[in-house]
Amino acid sequence: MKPLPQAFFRRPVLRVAPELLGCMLVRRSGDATVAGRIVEVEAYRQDDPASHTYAGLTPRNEVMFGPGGVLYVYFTYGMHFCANVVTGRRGHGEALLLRAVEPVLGLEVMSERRYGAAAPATMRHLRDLTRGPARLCQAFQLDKSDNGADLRGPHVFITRAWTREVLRVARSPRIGIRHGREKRWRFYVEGSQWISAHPRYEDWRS
DNA sequence: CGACCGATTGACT
DNA sequence: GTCAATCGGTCGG
Repeated sequence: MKPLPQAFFRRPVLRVAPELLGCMLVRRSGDATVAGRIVEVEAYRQDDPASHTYAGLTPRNEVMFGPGGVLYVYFTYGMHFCANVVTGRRGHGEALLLRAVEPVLGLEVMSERRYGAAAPATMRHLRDLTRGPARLCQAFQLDKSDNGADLRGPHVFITRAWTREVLRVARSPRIGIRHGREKRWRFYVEGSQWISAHPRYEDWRS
């Protein structure tokens, strides 16, 4: 499968968001390859108080202000990484937070990274492999060294969906933010068992 | 420099 | 449901 072209990402973030759902995130690190189908993203934009780019350019958010088609990875809560797909044109400061994928390839590698080699493969562990932005980063071994990584590969890339299935895209408020709750900029695959949020958000249909 | 806090998670009542 | 862990980014003095 060919990686999505740069032009796909270099469009307004709210246009890219629903189209990214169903696409495959592929990660090669060491001699392992893992992959998952993207089922939940959140949009962040410079004119948006919830965005890291709201207050302008800083060393941390520099990658978000560059052109789309790269990864923006940041460190938070003293222990977690979160990964974003940068969108739009240079200077716009926007990105899509990868909140959940459906694990497709390399589930044993993901499990070892998340729980260790000795951990039992319970249903709970399976469900939590990639459910949430920091869990996803751990399973895909994404960290600060991947900040700015080119999404055409080879370390990480995104391909079009592997199925012709028609997805229903739902929207809701974003999770875990203080400001901007009125915006429905969380996009997810309706009915997916792999999304991160609580049931109370399920009613925000698009 | 010191202080505050976070696009989260896991453990626990 | 509640709450602590843990530390880099950011900003004010």
